Amino acid sequence: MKDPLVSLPGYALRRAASAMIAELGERLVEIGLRHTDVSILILIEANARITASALGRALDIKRANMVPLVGRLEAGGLIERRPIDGKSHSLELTARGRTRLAEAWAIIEQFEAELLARVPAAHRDHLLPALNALWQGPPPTLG
Amino acid sequence: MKDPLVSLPGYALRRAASAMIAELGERLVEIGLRHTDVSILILIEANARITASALGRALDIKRANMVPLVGRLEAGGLIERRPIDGKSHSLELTARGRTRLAEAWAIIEQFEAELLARVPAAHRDHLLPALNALWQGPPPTLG
DNA sequence: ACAGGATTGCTATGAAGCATAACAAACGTG
DNA sequence: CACGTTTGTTATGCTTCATAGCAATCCTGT
Repeated sequence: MKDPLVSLPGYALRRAASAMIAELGERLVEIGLRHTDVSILILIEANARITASALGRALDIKRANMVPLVGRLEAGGLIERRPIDGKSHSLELTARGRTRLAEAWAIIEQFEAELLARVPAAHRDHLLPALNALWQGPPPTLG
Repeated sequence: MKDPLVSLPGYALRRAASAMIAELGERLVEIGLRHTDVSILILIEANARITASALGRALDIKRANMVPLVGRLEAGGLIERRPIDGKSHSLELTARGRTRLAEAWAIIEQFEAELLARVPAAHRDHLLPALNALWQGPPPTLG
């Protein structure tokens, strides 16, 4: 079948991402987490006393949508919420959360290694900087 | 804020893809299409008399989910269904569909060019082959 | 020719991600 | 201390994607 789509970087980006997310999801389901959960746990570990709102900003997830995500992690005993002041809560990993995150890291590192291994060596080192330029780069109006 | 995520290719892939899809969506909404619609129209144009099931296989969209997609394109007068045999239908662009697709192509080409322009020149040519290797590459069990 | 398995198109349904609007409570600043 | 902002939250809807099941039709091997 003729497929003009494969020469479009945008289409390749979408297919690669959705295939990757699906496969990562399969692996993470074995420790009862979703990829979004893991990104939240990682950011909490790296930033003690962060709030849900700040997490949402970093992950590009709306405040409203953080509620069920944080709620589920708390219900699972992986994180804890402590009041910072009368309004905000700080999120911190519990001992259980730290253990679970270590398991997640093992899966993630294995997964990322396999991901890179699929890319021909000649292109491999260009992938991360190219991808980061796509979403972290200067706003389109500057170009 | 410390962000260990940005050094993970998988995370960068996800963020880049979702930012890209959102932006493309904004542009396509002006001609009343979604990115999935466009990919369907493109494949129909390139493959006369293709069926919805075959389209689904090419685009990695389940048969069941093709129904509303094809239905909406047909309702909008962009494609036509003709019975091939008692079971299958061939999809073809209408004149209106061809016109709309031409508009879509103009948007897509502009968009893809801007996408690539955001990637530093040193990495630019590596992006498409690297991405295609990620999802078209050999099955993981072979490695 | 025909039986069995595969394919097609479809309905129904649920999970997940993401968006908006609205709200009360609390914060921070001029 | 009043006003604009921020936080956490509820409610809601849309889109994407997955599964299960079904009837009709097809293709293939015998």
